[in-house]
Amino acid sequence: MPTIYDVAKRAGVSPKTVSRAINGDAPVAEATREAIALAIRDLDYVPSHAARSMRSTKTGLVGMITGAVSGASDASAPGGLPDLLIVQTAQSRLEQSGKALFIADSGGSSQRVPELIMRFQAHRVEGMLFVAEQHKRLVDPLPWSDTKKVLVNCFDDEGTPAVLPDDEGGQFDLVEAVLAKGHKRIAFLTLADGLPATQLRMRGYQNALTKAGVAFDPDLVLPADLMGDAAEHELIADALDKFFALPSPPTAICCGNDRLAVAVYGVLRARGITIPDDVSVVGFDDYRVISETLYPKLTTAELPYAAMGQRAAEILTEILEGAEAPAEKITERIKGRVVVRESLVPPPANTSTNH
Amino acid sequence: MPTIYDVAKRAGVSPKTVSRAINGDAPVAEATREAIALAIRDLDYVPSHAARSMRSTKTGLVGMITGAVSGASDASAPGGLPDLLIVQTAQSRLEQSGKALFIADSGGSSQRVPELIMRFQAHRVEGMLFVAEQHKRLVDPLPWSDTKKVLVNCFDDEGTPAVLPDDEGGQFDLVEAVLAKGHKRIAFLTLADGLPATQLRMRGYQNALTKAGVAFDPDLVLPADLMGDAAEHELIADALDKFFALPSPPTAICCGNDRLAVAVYGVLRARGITIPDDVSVVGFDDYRVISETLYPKLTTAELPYAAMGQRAAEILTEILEGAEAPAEKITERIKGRVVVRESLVPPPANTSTNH
DNA sequence: CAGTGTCATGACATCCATGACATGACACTG
DNA sequence: CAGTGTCATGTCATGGATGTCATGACACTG
Repeated sequence: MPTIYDVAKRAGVSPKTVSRAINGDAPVAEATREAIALAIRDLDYVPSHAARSMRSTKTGLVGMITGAVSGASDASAPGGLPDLLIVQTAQSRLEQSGKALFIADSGGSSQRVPELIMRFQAHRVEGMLFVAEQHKRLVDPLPWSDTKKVLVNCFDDEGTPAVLPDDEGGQFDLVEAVLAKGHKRIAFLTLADGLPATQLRMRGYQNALTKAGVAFDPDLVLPADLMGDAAEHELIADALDKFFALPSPPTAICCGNDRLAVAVYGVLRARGITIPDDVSVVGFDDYRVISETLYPKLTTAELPYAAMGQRAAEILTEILEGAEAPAEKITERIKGRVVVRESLVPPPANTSTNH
Repeated sequence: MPTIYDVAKRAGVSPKTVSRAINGDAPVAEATREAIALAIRDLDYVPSHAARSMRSTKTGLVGMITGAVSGASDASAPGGLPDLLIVQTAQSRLEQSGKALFIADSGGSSQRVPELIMRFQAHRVEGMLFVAEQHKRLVDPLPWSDTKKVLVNCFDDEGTPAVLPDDEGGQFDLVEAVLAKGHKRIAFLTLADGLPATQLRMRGYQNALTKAGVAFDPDLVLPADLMGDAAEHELIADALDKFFALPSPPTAICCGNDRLAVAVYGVLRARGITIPDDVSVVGFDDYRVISETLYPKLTTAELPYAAMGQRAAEILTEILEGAEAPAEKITERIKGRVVVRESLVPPPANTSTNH
């Protein structure tokens, strides 16, 4: 690999002049510039980032750690991969600011995190992004607290800047969209207990009802999520049967996420209940492989991973560029769009349909 | 950030001794070693990778480019993200060899690839991984042909080492599993034309039939994939209706991928056909969010992204460690497992069931 | 034309870690 | 005890790019 000296020799100038031509930090005569450009092309010269960053202390590097950052669940949850979207959009945004992105995966083990951080430190990363595979609260504070960092899809109690999905707002908007179609009896199949998303989405659901003046009916809320466990399908089937056994059954069903919606579609069809004619169904996440493939296509609230990745990169960039994290909005919630598709229509005329 | 000099001063030794203590490339007295270790901990010293790699020309860096590498389809295909698994497993394998992974996404534009490569070159990566989001042939040869690289999920005509899914073998095994249950009439809903996977899976299907002595019936093969286009559902419904209108309808249906299987489940249920009692259904990809969520759970052939990422990293490591790419098996095909789940059972006793 | 400013460029030190080489302190051999 | 080997450590130069300072060549001002 040629060095700046090789280029200098070939162009008949000093290395420093080549440096100037490349970085444009001082005037270089047109003729000289061209000679240098030619030499660079001839030699396939690419400046060494290592040498460069040794002098400038600015490395232009950012590290990203994916995987379970918390010690809570150290198993790689099936199907719960943090969407590549976060990585992609963060990388793309960082690139705009001339930063390169390193990634490392903790493989689900929080013990490995300090080691990964060390590795990043060795590369003198300017900042770091921690990405959890699922909205969660970090239990152990992250080591190396002096490094500038932004949490994505997770938060801690130390006030580290974090970018989170607005589960509550998303669910609120979604339920509002359901209400807007005229539904009054809206069931809710909730996610597993203990997840922040579970509580937040529930609150969004309730708030939307309240705002619309629709009474909250606890009979319309049942748990359905066993994280893919075998018994899950039965649980959902039971829940749906209970709903439809009610004196006033629901005309719309909110599923905690799109995955649950798949199961709901299956059960309803097996019961001879047609979506959306008999009952509307909505999900959450906009997991497009599901939401666009189900028939009818699923109405759902987007889990805005793309926007989150981008925003996290943006915040990190701001922090790196000097603006100390503005204390006011340390935690930023990103609200996803409501994507209305075929599975949501007005309730059937005869609302008291009993199956 | 402290330097090796700071550590040396604090431990009362020369920088070189610190270096030796860290790298273990020469004997260091026990007492000295401890003093150094203490100083390192006190100062939170982490050796600078930049300075280190300047001397040794070994950077320990590997770059990965994801996204559409070919110029063929420059739109970010919905739902067609290369699974994060490839990235994760590759990174994890590289880490074992002490390599760090840089990633960059072409964002679907092949024009951006040279620029990304330049960026990697600046970091003096030792090798690169190109990951396509979908099994494909690269049309433009990659620039910088001197860099050591491995292609993942794609291949070119230059004999660049590549790691591919064994679509043919996977489909073969899957169909064999179906045949083993006693099915003779096995329909096949194919993927979009022109994809390597489409042809290969078809060949696997045919070979398995041939080996079992089951005649290939063109009436049992219909296209079903419009890449998520709106008309897809209808196409699939029509195809299924045609199948069941045959004098001897299929007792099992192979779907080109798991996504199609979702649609098939929907249509069949709407027709009152029960899976797997009336007909068995199998997919391809083992997209677990789908295959484990559908009811009944989907039998499918794994698209071995995890193994591919790991294997690619392994091959790259081998190449980097000197072993010139063994000319014989430049292209490696990884076969995924067949995952038998509830959707596959023996055919119904009365095979001539007509719906 | 001397004096001053601007422009283009070069010389040199420097960033941090390490390879090559050297050295002081011992221990051992004959 | 001179000679040799081993061990632990130090000195110095180096890698590639760049910040700092210096300088030669002009152009312009009065």
